Amino acid sequence: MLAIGTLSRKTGTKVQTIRYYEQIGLMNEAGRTAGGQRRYFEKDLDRLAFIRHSRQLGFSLESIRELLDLSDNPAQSCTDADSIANRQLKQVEQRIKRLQALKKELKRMVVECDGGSVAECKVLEVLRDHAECLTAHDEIGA
Amino acid sequence: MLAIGTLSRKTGTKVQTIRYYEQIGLMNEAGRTAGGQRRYFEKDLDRLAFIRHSRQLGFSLESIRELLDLSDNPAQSCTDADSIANRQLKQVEQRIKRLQALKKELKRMVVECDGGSVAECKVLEVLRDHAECLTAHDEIGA
DNA sequence: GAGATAAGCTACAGTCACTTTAGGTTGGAG
DNA sequence: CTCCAACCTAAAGTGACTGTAGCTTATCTC
Repeated sequence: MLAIGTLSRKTGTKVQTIRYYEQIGLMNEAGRTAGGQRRYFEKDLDRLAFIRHSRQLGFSLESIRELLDLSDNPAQSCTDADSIANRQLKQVEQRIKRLQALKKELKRMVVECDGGSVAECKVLEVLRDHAECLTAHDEIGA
Repeated sequence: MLAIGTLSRKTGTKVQTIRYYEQIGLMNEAGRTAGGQRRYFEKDLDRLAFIRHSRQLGFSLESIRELLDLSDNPAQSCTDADSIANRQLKQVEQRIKRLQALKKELKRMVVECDGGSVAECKVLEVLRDHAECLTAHDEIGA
């Protein structure tokens, strides 16, 4: 039986985050000691590791919920898991594209700044005047 | 004198977002009509455009606040603006790197999935077992 | 001038994925 | 038996908005 702090250490997840996952039903409700402290099995550790790894790959908690559901029914077809991963891949590729456009623009701003006064600062000038953009960016880049 | 909806249309910002910017002190408090509706000058439009463009380049509202302060004092040196932009550039480059690692991993997952049953699904397998990762990813990718 | 209605207003709740804070309780080691 | 690190709950805070409810105003047409 593992205490919550052990799960925390083994998965690099904050204790509060684990409790949060339980709260939103992503982790099963843990068993409790007489004193009310949570105790976990190895399978809970595995589940948490799955969640964290998926988060690190950028999956939303909702997607992870779907993946966990799939994972709990090993007999069915893998198509759904594949399409969730594909969706995620597309998203990541989109983000990379957007960020690369941003990078280009930021680089130009920085390079063109000659360290003079704010009045003739290229950085601020570019920000002031969208028309100066080399690239179209319409969505906020995260 | 421009109504809030005009600013909204001209900058592609939701009306609520403009009011939110006022609330957090990023936009100046607008003048009001007798009936209490906001009315703006051209300079407010410029300021909003600056904010939106900066957001599109991924700057946080806090960074934008700094940039606006700089912009309001044209005499001083441009070094600060430059360093804010540089900081932003570094962040963007970091994110791109992380996302490219994620992309690689997701791609591998998807490619290796042969559409069989969940039991032997590569996608789920990779998620389950972090040790299978080709790449180290430690921070959650946004 | 009356009526319609698009656009405006405030105030507050909701989103996502947590993190932080406050204040109290438990488990295990010495 | 005492100590204190680790646990507990509940609620609020974060960033950057977005959405909703229920009302008021500006403007246009007749």
